[in-house]
Amino acid sequence: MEDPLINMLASNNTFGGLSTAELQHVRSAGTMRRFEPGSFILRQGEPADNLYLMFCGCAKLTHVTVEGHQILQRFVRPGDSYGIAAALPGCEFAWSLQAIDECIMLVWSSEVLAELTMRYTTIMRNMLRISLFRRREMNQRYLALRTSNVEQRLAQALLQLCQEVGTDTSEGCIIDVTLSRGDIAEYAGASVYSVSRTLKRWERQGWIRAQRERITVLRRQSLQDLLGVAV
Amino acid sequence: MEDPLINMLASNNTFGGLSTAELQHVRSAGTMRRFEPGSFILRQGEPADNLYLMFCGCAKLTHVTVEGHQILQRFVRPGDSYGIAAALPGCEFAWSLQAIDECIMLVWSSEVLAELTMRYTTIMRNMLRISLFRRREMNQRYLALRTSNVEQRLAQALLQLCQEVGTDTSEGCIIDVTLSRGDIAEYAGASVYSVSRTLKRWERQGWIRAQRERITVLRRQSLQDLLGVAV
DNA sequence: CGATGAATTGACCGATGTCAAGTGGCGTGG
DNA sequence: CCACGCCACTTGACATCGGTCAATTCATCG
Repeated sequence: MEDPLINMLASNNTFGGLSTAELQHVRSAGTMRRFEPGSFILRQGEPADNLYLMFCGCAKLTHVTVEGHQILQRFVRPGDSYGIAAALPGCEFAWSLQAIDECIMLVWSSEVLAELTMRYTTIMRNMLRISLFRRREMNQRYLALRTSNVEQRLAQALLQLCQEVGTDTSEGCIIDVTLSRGDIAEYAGASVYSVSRTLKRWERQGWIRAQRERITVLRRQSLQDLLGVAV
Repeated sequence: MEDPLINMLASNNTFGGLSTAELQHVRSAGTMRRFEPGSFILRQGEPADNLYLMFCGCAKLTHVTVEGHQILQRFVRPGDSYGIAAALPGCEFAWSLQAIDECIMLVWSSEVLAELTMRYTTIMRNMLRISLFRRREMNQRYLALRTSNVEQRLAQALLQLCQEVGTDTSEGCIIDVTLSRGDIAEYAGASVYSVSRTLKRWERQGWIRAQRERITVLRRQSLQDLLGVAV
């Protein structure tokens, strides 16, 4: 099985569990689309009419509140999908997806998706699993906001970023995405100023290197320790 | 169609959309169970091996964090169901469900549920819808914690409680469940003391009546106004 | 080399949690 | 039936985290 897309679908959490023949059908039912860096692939509030699978590139999933707060939810990277809501009629996207670099995505319209889910019930099951997982993730974030302080939330945020978009080197883990302090603040649930102060302190301790819009985590363990034994 | 259970299933968000014959099958596949007031119907961390539908009674859905914080998520009342995770193998319950009064519930084991979802794909679709809805709800709570103050969150909490478990009278809306200040605090994301102070202030203003473990909202509109125009 | 926007830093303050000391209502047992 | 004690609740004093504002420094790009 040489086709990288089929491989990707096979290991994708939405389409995992289907046979190769079925995956080929799924693949042919979707269309490839390309998005410019910085462009919005989809915006919150729009009707959820497509399911998207990232083939290559990286995008960020954000939400803007009525007060103007921007919340960075997570990154969508090769193999990740977004748009489960498209499987249900009448849904809207709750988040916006913005391309960071150039993105190539495989896209299924909700009509096509309806056929696919009808034919392959595994897809529906997978989607339910994903949704439950995300709910717990969201719940974790809520709890973190209630029970942890800024320092802990920031440590957790950096560790998550390492996992999601990090590149390990001999020195440490480079968070390989341009992220302003403001972005990080939104991600961790804090103000720019608190983030700046905390990062600076960690840098003085040699735990991280903090550059302009780029961070390298040198000592993951030290950050891990901040979270407390129970996490 | 006189059977109250079938009626309940028909309007339930998990089984809605099935034909009467199908509902009868669904119903006969489940078993009725009774739970004592105060007893735990299920506990967080247990394998999710059952789906529960409340027939009569009321239960509360809570989560205890590693730090010992208790989070009140919501109430489960007649017609509500809990345990979507039982439709997927290997899941655990993330919340505990505790009976407030005596509860009569219709219960389906995960094996039976697997058959039902296989046969009636609508159920799977419904579950996905529910899960997405809950996710957004969770997201709303997260945002409230980040952008609103204690007073606003408390107002929102009371209004939600009115909707969920309130009984309207000529005076106002009685929140018809014994809820300590501590419970309310956990629900709104605040300390007991802040809750006590705020409630007392509202009582002096004549917006509510605050008794021991019982609250009556006299002026919903005043609370509503606190939330700001944008909500 | 200047302009621009990111990042830092210090001073300040306010919302809210914590602690400690009451107060009051309700149930129980003598 | 009364008194005691328990527990929910209240209230005041206080501490503090972390947000806001303002001023400054720094890096990057044209």
